[in-house]
Amino acid sequence: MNAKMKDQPQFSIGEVAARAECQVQTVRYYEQVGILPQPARTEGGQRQYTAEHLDRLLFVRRSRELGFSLDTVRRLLRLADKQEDDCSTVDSITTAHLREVQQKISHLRTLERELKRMVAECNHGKIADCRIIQGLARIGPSKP
Amino acid sequence: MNAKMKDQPQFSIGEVAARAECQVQTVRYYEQVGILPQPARTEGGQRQYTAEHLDRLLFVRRSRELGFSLDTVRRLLRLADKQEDDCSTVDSITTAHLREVQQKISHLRTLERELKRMVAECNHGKIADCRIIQGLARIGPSKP
DNA sequence: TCTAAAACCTAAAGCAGCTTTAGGTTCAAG
DNA sequence: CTTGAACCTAAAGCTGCTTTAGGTTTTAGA
Repeated sequence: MNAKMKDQPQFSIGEVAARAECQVQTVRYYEQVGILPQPARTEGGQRQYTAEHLDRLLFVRRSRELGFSLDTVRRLLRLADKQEDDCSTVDSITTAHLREVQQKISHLRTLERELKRMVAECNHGKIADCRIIQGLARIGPSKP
Repeated sequence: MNAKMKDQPQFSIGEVAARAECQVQTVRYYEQVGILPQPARTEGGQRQYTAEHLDRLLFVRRSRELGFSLDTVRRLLRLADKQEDDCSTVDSITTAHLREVQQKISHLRTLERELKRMVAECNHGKIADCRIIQGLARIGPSKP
Protein backbone atom coordinates (compact mmCIF):
# COMPACT_ATOMS: atom_id res chain seq x y z
CA MET A 1 0.00 0.00 0.00
CA ASN A 2 1.41 3.38 -0.98
CA ALA A 3 0.95 6.82 0.53
CA LYS A 4 -1.34 7.98 -2.25
CA MET A 5 -4.32 6.04 -0.95
CA LYS A 6 -5.23 8.43 1.85
CA ASP A 7 -5.05 11.44 -0.47
CA GLN A 8 -7.65 10.32 -2.92
CA PRO A 9 -10.36 12.92 -3.25
CA GLN A 10 -13.62 11.48 -2.11
CA PHE A 11 -16.33 14.08 -1.73
CA SER A 12 -18.06 16.72 -3.76
CA ILE A 13 -18.96 19.98 -2.04
CA GLY A 14 -22.56 18.83 -1.78
CA GLU A 15 -21.45 15.70 0.05
CA VAL A 16 -19.30 17.45 2.64
CA ALA A 17 -22.00 20.05 3.19
CA ALA A 18 -24.59 17.32 3.78
CA ARG A 19 -22.31 15.49 6.20
CA ALA A 20 -21.58 18.68 8.10
CA GLU A 21 -25.24 19.66 7.95
CA CYS A 22 -24.55 23.04 6.48
CA GLN A 23 -25.13 24.74 3.17
CA VAL A 24 -22.89 24.37 0.16
CA GLN A 25 -22.39 28.13 0.08
CA THR A 26 -21.21 28.04 3.65
CA VAL A 27 -18.42 25.65 2.73
CA ARG A 28 -17.32 27.93 -0.09
CA TYR A 29 -17.52 30.87 2.29
CA TYR A 30 -15.21 29.12 4.77
CA GLU A 31 -12.70 28.55 2.00
CA GLN A 32 -12.96 32.18 0.97
CA VAL A 33 -12.23 33.49 4.45
CA GLY A 34 -9.38 31.04 4.97
CA ILE A 35 -11.02 28.72 7.48
CA LEU A 36 -10.84 25.77 5.08
CA PRO A 37 -7.93 25.12 2.71
CA GLN A 38 -8.52 25.13 -1.02
CA PRO A 39 -9.31 21.62 -2.20
CA ALA A 40 -8.24 20.02 -5.45
CA ARG A 41 -10.44 20.57 -8.47
CA THR A 42 -11.76 18.32 -11.22
CA GLU A 43 -10.86 19.13 -14.80
CA GLY A 44 -14.14 20.96 -15.04
CA GLY A 45 -13.28 23.07 -12.00
CA GLN A 46 -15.42 21.46 -9.32
CA ARG A 47 -14.08 21.06 -5.79
CA GLN A 48 -12.92 17.64 -4.60
CA TYR A 49 -12.62 17.12 -0.86
CA THR A 50 -10.69 14.53 1.11
CA ALA A 51 -11.61 12.99 4.45
CA GLU A 52 -9.23 15.44 6.05
CA HIS A 53 -11.15 18.39 4.64
CA LEU A 54 -14.34 16.90 5.95
CA ASP A 55 -12.87 16.50 9.42
CA ARG A 56 -11.83 20.11 9.43
CA LEU A 57 -15.27 21.23 8.33
CA LEU A 58 -16.89 19.14 11.06
CA PHE A 59 -14.56 20.74 13.60
CA VAL A 60 -15.58 24.19 12.39
CA ARG A 61 -19.28 23.43 12.47
CA ARG A 62 -19.12 21.93 15.91
CA SER A 63 -17.18 24.95 17.20
CA ARG A 64 -19.68 27.31 15.63
CA GLU A 65 -22.58 25.40 17.19
CA LEU A 66 -20.91 25.95 20.53
CA GLY A 67 -20.90 29.66 19.77
CA PHE A 68 -17.20 30.25 19.10
CA SER A 69 -16.58 33.10 16.66
CA LEU A 70 -14.95 32.31 13.34
CA ASP A 71 -11.86 34.09 14.53
CA THR A 72 -11.69 31.89 17.58
CA VAL A 73 -12.29 28.83 15.42
CA ARG A 74 -9.27 29.84 13.38
CA ARG A 75 -7.19 29.96 16.54
CA LEU A 76 -8.50 26.62 17.72
CA LEU A 77 -7.69 25.05 14.37
CA ARG A 78 -4.14 26.34 14.53
CA LEU A 79 -3.78 24.96 18.03
CA ALA A 80 -5.29 21.62 17.06
CA ASP A 81 -2.54 21.31 14.48
CA LYS A 82 0.19 21.69 17.08
CA GLN A 83 -0.24 18.30 18.69
CA GLU A 84 2.82 18.50 20.94
CA ASP A 85 1.92 21.92 22.40
CA ASP A 86 0.44 22.40 25.81
CA CYS A 87 -3.35 22.66 25.77
CA SER A 88 -3.58 25.51 28.27
CA THR A 89 -4.45 28.03 25.57
CA VAL A 90 -7.30 25.84 24.41
CA ASP A 91 -8.45 25.63 27.97
CA SER A 92 -8.40 29.37 28.50
CA ILE A 93 -10.17 30.08 25.22
CA THR A 94 -12.92 27.69 26.21
CA THR A 95 -13.18 29.06 29.72
CA ALA A 96 -13.37 32.61 28.42
CA HIS A 97 -16.11 31.60 26.04
CA LEU A 98 -17.98 29.85 28.83
CA ARG A 99 -17.93 33.06 30.82
CA GLU A 100 -19.28 35.01 27.85
CA VAL A 101 -22.09 32.53 27.50
CA GLN A 102 -22.87 32.87 31.18
CA GLN A 103 -22.95 36.62 30.90
CA LYS A 104 -25.35 36.43 28.00
CA ILE A 105 -27.56 34.11 30.01
CA SER A 106 -27.67 36.46 32.94
CA HIS A 107 -28.43 39.40 30.68
CA LEU A 108 -31.26 37.51 29.03
CA ARG A 109 -32.62 36.49 32.41
CA THR A 110 -32.83 40.13 33.35
CA LEU A 111 -34.76 40.81 30.17
CA GLU A 112 -36.98 37.84 30.88
CA ARG A 113 -37.88 39.11 34.34
CA GLU A 114 -38.60 42.57 32.99
CA LEU A 115 -40.76 41.31 30.13
CA LYS A 116 -42.68 38.99 32.44
CA ARG A 117 -43.37 41.85 34.77
CA MET A 118 -44.60 43.99 31.90
CA VAL A 119 -46.90 41.32 30.57
CA ALA A 120 -48.23 40.64 34.05
CA GLU A 121 -49.00 44.29 34.61
CA CYS A 122 -50.92 44.67 31.36
CA ASN A 123 -54.53 45.45 32.14
CA HIS A 124 -55.81 44.57 28.67
CA GLY A 125 -57.54 47.86 28.13
CA LYS A 126 -56.86 50.77 25.82
CA ILE A 127 -53.36 51.67 24.72
CA ALA A 128 -53.68 54.97 26.52
CA ASP A 129 -53.63 53.01 29.79
CA CYS A 130 -51.31 50.21 28.69
CA ARG A 131 -48.63 49.55 31.26
CA ILE A 132 -46.38 47.91 28.66
CA ILE A 133 -46.33 51.04 26.53
CA GLN A 134 -45.87 53.14 29.63
CA GLY A 135 -43.00 50.91 30.65
CA LEU A 136 -41.31 51.38 27.30
CA ALA A 137 -41.89 55.10 27.36
CA ARG A 138 -40.62 55.60 30.87
CA ILE A 139 -37.23 57.12 31.46
CA GLY A 140 -34.39 54.69 31.93
CA PRO A 141 -33.24 53.36 35.32
CA SER A 142 -30.11 55.51 35.72
CA LYS A 143 -31.69 58.94 35.41
CA PRO A 144 -31.52 61.33 38.38
CA MET B 1 -50.14 81.02 26.50
CA ASN B 2 -50.21 79.94 22.89
CA ALA B 3 -49.73 76.54 21.28
CA LYS B 4 -46.29 77.41 19.96
CA MET B 5 -44.64 76.98 23.32
CA LYS B 6 -44.47 73.21 23.27
CA ASP B 7 -42.98 73.17 19.78
CA GLN B 8 -39.90 75.15 20.57
CA PRO B 9 -36.83 73.23 19.56
CA GLN B 10 -34.77 72.50 22.58
CA PHE B 11 -32.02 69.99 21.98
CA SER B 12 -29.08 69.47 19.69
CA ILE B 13 -28.36 65.95 18.48
CA GLY B 14 -25.56 65.65 21.00
CA GLU B 15 -27.96 66.47 23.80
CA VAL B 16 -30.62 63.94 22.85
CA ALA B 17 -27.96 61.31 22.32
CA ALA B 18 -26.52 61.96 25.76
CA ARG B 19 -29.94 61.79 27.38
CA ALA B 20 -30.75 58.56 25.60
CA GLU B 21 -27.28 57.21 26.35
CA CYS B 22 -26.55 56.36 22.76
CA GLN B 23 -24.26 57.68 20.07
CA VAL B 24 -24.96 60.68 17.92
CA GLN B 25 -24.61 58.53 14.82
CA THR B 26 -27.23 56.16 16.16
CA VAL B 27 -29.76 58.98 16.33
CA ARG B 28 -29.01 59.92 12.74
CA TYR B 29 -29.28 56.27 11.78
CA TYR B 30 -32.74 56.02 13.34
CA GLU B 31 -33.85 59.02 11.34
CA GLN B 32 -32.43 57.49 8.20
CA VAL B 33 -34.34 54.23 8.63
CA GLY B 34 -37.55 56.03 9.53
CA ILE B 35 -37.67 55.20 13.23
CA LEU B 36 -37.41 58.85 14.19
CA PRO B 37 -39.05 61.72 12.28
CA GLN B 38 -36.90 64.35 10.68
CA PRO B 39 -36.41 67.24 13.07
CA ALA B 40 -36.27 70.92 12.20
CA ARG B 41 -32.89 72.34 11.21
CA THR B 42 -31.03 75.49 12.10
CA GLU B 43 -30.13 77.87 9.31
CA GLY B 44 -26.76 76.19 9.19
CA GLY B 45 -28.40 72.78 8.75
CA GLN B 46 -28.00 71.30 12.22
CA ARG B 47 -30.79 69.21 13.72
CA GLN B 48 -33.04 70.69 16.40
CA TYR B 49 -35.02 68.29 18.54
CA THR B 50 -38.11 68.85 20.65
CA ALA B 51 -39.07 67.11 23.87
CA GLU B 52 -41.34 64.91 21.79
CA HIS B 53 -38.44 63.70 19.70
CA LEU B 54 -36.52 62.92 22.82
CA ASP B 55 -39.40 60.90 24.24
CA ARG B 56 -39.59 58.90 21.08
CA LEU B 57 -35.87 58.23 21.13
CA LEU B 58 -36.05 57.11 24.75
CA PHE B 59 -38.87 54.75 23.81
CA VAL B 60 -36.76 53.29 21.03
CA ARG B 61 -33.70 52.85 23.20
CA ARG B 62 -35.64 51.23 25.98
CA SER B 63 -37.29 48.83 23.52
CA ARG B 64 -33.92 47.99 22.01
CA GLU B 65 -32.46 47.34 25.45
CA LEU B 66 -35.26 44.87 25.99
CA GLY B 67 -34.19 43.14 22.81
CA PHE B 68 -37.02 44.13 20.46
CA SER B 69 -35.93 44.34 16.83
CA LEU B 70 -36.06 47.69 15.08
CA ASP B 71 -38.93 46.40 13.02
CA THR B 72 -40.87 45.52 16.13
CA VAL B 73 -40.02 48.89 17.64
CA ARG B 74 -41.57 50.48 14.58
CA ARG B 75 -44.76 48.51 15.19
CA LEU B 76 -44.79 49.41 18.87
CA LEU B 77 -44.37 53.08 18.03
CA ARG B 78 -47.28 52.96 15.65
CA LEU B 79 -49.41 51.28 18.29
CA ALA B 80 -48.33 53.74 20.95
CA ASP B 81 -49.69 56.50 18.76
CA LYS B 82 -53.14 54.93 18.62
CA GLN B 83 -54.14 55.72 22.17
CA GLU B 84 -57.75 54.59 21.86
CA ASP B 85 -56.92 51.19 20.37
CA ASP B 86 -57.01 47.98 22.33
CA CYS B 87 -53.62 46.99 23.69
CA SER B 88 -53.92 43.29 22.89
CA THR B 89 -51.46 43.56 20.01
CA VAL B 90 -48.91 45.13 22.29
CA ASP B 91 -49.48 42.30 24.70
CA SER B 92 -48.99 39.60 22.10
CA ILE B 93 -45.85 41.24 20.67
CA THR B 94 -44.37 41.34 24.14
CA THR B 95 -45.39 37.79 24.96
CA ALA B 96 -43.91 36.52 21.71
CA HIS B 97 -40.68 38.33 22.44
CA LEU B 98 -40.60 36.89 25.94
CA ARG B 99 -40.83 33.41 24.47
CA GLU B 100 -37.95 34.15 22.09
CA VAL B 101 -35.84 35.34 24.99
CA GLN B 102 -36.68 32.16 26.89
CA GLN B 103 -35.67 30.04 23.93
CA LYS B 104 -32.37 31.83 23.66
CA ILE B 105 -31.77 31.25 27.35
CA SER B 106 -32.43 27.56 27.06
CA HIS B 107 -30.13 27.31 24.04
CA LEU B 108 -27.36 29.11 25.88
CA ARG B 109 -27.85 26.89 28.90
CA THR B 110 -27.25 23.87 26.70
CA LEU B 111 -24.04 25.45 25.45
CA GLU B 112 -23.06 26.28 29.01
CA ARG B 113 -23.46 22.68 30.14
CA GLU B 114 -21.48 21.42 27.19
CA LEU B 115 -18.65 23.92 27.65
CA LYS B 116 -18.47 23.20 31.36
CA ARG B 117 -18.19 19.50 30.67
CA MET B 118 -15.42 20.10 28.16
CA VAL B 119 -13.44 22.32 30.50
CA ALA B 120 -13.88 19.81 33.33
CA GLU B 121 -12.63 16.98 31.18
CA CYS B 122 -9.50 18.80 30.13
CA ASN B 123 -6.48 16.99 31.50
CA HIS B 124 -4.08 19.92 31.01
CA GLY B 125 -1.57 17.95 29.01
CA LYS B 126 -0.53 18.03 25.38
CA ILE B 127 -2.94 19.03 22.65
CA ALA B 128 -2.66 15.55 21.20
CA ASP B 129 -4.54 14.30 24.28
CA CYS B 130 -6.75 17.34 24.82
CA ARG B 131 -10.34 16.35 25.44
CA ILE B 132 -11.57 19.79 24.41
CA ILE B 133 -10.02 19.48 20.97
CA GLN B 134 -11.25 15.93 20.74
CA GLY B 135 -14.70 17.11 21.68
CA LEU B 136 -14.66 19.70 18.92
CA ALA B 137 -13.34 17.20 16.43
CA ARG B 138 -15.81 14.49 17.23
CA ILE B 139 -18.72 13.82 14.95
CA GLY B 140 -21.93 15.55 15.86
CA PRO B 141 -24.68 14.01 18.02
CA SER B 142 -27.08 13.04 15.25
CA LYS B 143 -24.78 10.81 13.21
CA PRO B 144 -25.67 7.13 12.78
C1' DT C 1 -25.35 8.65 -27.46
C1' DC C 2 -27.90 12.38 -26.38
C1' DT C 3 -30.41 15.31 -23.35
C1' DA C 4 -32.36 17.30 -19.45
C1' DA C 5 -32.03 18.05 -14.78
C1' DA C 6 -29.28 18.36 -10.80
C1' DA C 7 -25.30 19.99 -9.03
C1' DC C 8 -21.73 22.79 -9.51
C1' DC C 9 -19.18 27.51 -10.56
C1' DT C 10 -18.09 32.91 -9.70
C1' DA C 11 -18.97 37.50 -8.28
C1' DA C 12 -21.58 40.60 -5.96
C1' DA C 13 -25.26 42.22 -3.13
C1' DG C 14 -28.18 41.76 1.04
C1' DC C 15 -29.36 41.13 6.06
C1' DA C 16 -29.30 43.69 11.29
C1' DG C 17 -28.00 47.39 13.71
C1' DC C 18 -25.19 49.98 14.18
C1' DT C 19 -19.96 51.94 13.99
C1' DT C 20 -16.18 53.85 11.56
C1' DT C 21 -13.96 56.64 8.21
C1' DA C 22 -13.22 60.59 5.36
C1' DG C 23 -13.71 65.06 4.37
C1' DG C 24 -15.90 68.86 5.19
C1' DT C 25 -19.15 72.98 7.69
C1' DT C 26 -21.17 75.44 11.72
C1' DC C 27 -21.27 77.10 16.19
C1' DA C 28 -19.73 78.96 20.69
C1' DA C 29 -16.20 80.49 23.73
C1' DG C 30 -12.35 83.41 24.51
C1' DC D 1 -11.58 86.82 14.96
C1' DT D 2 -9.89 82.58 15.76
C1' DT D 3 -9.87 78.01 17.32
C1' DG D 4 -11.69 73.83 18.65
C1' DA D 5 -15.80 71.24 19.72
C1' DA D 6 -19.73 69.73 17.72
C1' DC D 7 -22.09 69.16 13.80
C1' DC D 8 -22.91 67.61 8.64
C1' DT D 9 -23.11 63.86 4.53
C1' DA D 10 -21.99 59.77 2.13
C1' DA D 11 -20.11 55.53 2.04
C1' DA D 12 -17.75 51.58 3.76
C1' DG D 13 -17.06 48.10 7.48
C1' DC D 14 -18.41 44.71 10.95
C1' DT D 15 -20.23 39.18 11.65
C1' DG D 16 -21.48 35.05 9.44
C1' DC D 17 -23.57 33.77 6.44
C1' DT D 18 -27.62 33.76 2.60
C1' DT D 19 -29.45 35.25 -1.69
C1' DT D 20 -29.32 36.51 -6.42
C1' DA D 21 -27.90 36.35 -11.12
C1' DG D 22 -26.06 34.18 -14.73
C1' DG D 23 -23.53 30.71 -16.30
C1' DT D 24 -20.88 25.59 -16.72
C1' DT D 25 -20.26 20.66 -15.53
C1' DT D 26 -21.75 16.32 -14.25
C1' DT D 27 -24.80 12.48 -14.14
C1' DA D 28 -28.75 9.61 -14.78
C1' DG D 29 -32.11 8.08 -17.78
C1' DA D 30 -34.18 7.35 -22.59
